[in-house]
Amino acid sequence: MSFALDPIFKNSIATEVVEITEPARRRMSTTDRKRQILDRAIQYFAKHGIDGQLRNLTKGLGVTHTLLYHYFPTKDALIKAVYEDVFESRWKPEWELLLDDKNLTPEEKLNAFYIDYSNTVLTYDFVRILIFSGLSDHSISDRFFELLRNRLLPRLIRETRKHCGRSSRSKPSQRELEFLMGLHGGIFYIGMRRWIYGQAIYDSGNPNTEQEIIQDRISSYLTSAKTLFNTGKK
Amino acid sequence: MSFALDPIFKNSIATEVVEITEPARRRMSTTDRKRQILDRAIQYFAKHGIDGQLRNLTKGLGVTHTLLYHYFPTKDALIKAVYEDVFESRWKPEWELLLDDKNLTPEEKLNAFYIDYSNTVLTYDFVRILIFSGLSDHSISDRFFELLRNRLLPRLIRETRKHCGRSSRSKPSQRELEFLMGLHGGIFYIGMRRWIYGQAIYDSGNPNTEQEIIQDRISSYLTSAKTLFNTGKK
DNA sequence: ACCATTATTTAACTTTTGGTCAATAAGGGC
DNA sequence: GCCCTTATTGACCAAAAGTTAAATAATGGT
Repeated sequence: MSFALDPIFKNSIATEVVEITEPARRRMSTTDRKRQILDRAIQYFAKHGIDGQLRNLTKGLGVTHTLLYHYFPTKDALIKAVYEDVFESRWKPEWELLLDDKNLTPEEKLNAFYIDYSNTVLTYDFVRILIFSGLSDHSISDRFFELLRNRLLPRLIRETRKHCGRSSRSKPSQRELEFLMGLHGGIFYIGMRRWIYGQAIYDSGNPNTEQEIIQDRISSYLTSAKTLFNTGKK
Repeated sequence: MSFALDPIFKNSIATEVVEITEPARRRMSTTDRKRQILDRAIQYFAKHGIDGQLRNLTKGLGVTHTLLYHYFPTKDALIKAVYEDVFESRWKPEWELLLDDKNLTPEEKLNAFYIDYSNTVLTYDFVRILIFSGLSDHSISDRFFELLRNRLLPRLIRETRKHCGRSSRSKPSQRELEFLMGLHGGIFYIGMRRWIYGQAIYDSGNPNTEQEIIQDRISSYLTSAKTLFNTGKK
């Protein structure tokens, strides 16, 4: 009577020769499983958008979709958790410190910042989730832009002005901000091309090439800022 | 016995005091209705993404969702039609003529081109549908970038070189192309901010301001190209 | 004024999908 | 080695959403 199929055998029948190598790894610790699910969800939603189906999301995990509800009360809660996690994990407070560093020239700062920024932010997960969020409820994108607007842009403008030999007392003008956004958007567009449009740009992943590209643009930005914003003044 | 409710009255009951003013406008001509549905679908999918529901899409049309199937065999077919239409209607062959015009300076050409380009392409419908397409099947975005790559970029590089007093014989280098993409991406980013992230940038819709912004960037681009790509040569 | 055509609707079917719940069993503590 | 906790599953539900087919009724042509 004790002849019940053992779990592994049962599994291999149910899934029809798929993933035979899969170990019977049931009963993971709560925190581990939750983390695993969250990571998977980030990956999955980044690829398929938040309209992706839970059953498919868990399929790759070798777990039933109902297990999600043991860790997240609802799909929205899971999505929110994804947003939180992806958002939290990407914004680096060090960026502000870097831009405030007294020992670097404006150009050095901008170079260092944008290289690290692009390495951190211009990833598959982040770019796509940021845009999915923008397309739907703005929940992530709003928060990200708020940080950008309050923490980064003022510093970048300040450094730009410093490079031009101008004082930073006055409020940034629309024109200055927009000129900066030209640089910023151009850099973000690298991520768009790569992760949204699926274009293989230059030796994908060659950090040197990407670094040079960014440096070209920053150098151009700073030089032009001088002639654009110093005219007639000072 | 001939006491059946007339259509208008029946309708006003069914929809519960909603849209009472709606005329009984049944039986439109095939081409008109198809056009109307397509326009609506563009609007609707641009807003809600291609996962939007057909029942809601037709709601604004005062028509049952099943009517769609009289004009489009399946939802995918409708989406494909939307893609086609939005794509066809936006690409202007004149752009190539403009960039080939012998009577304009490179700077004049770039200015004129990017101003018209941004007015044509950086609209709610187009930007969002382009990105929805990019996020899913790439069907539009691939074709759009192909045109960009084959028709526009070579001309833009040629004009850039002309501005720098360089010959256009050699193939564009990666570095040149990427520098151009910085400009291009920065301009597309204007549309992203406006239609994806929902940011009100400057006096929204003030064409002068936007024109100035673009001109600043182009002027910067061209000037920097000189110093960036003429070094050591000539 | 009728009639044939066909645009449009109504009703229904099917599949998908988020969500529930009771049953099962893994694994740590004793 | 037993038991208790709880991670995990399987069966199921209900609503949503794509799709179909038959019925209805505008409209244009005669």
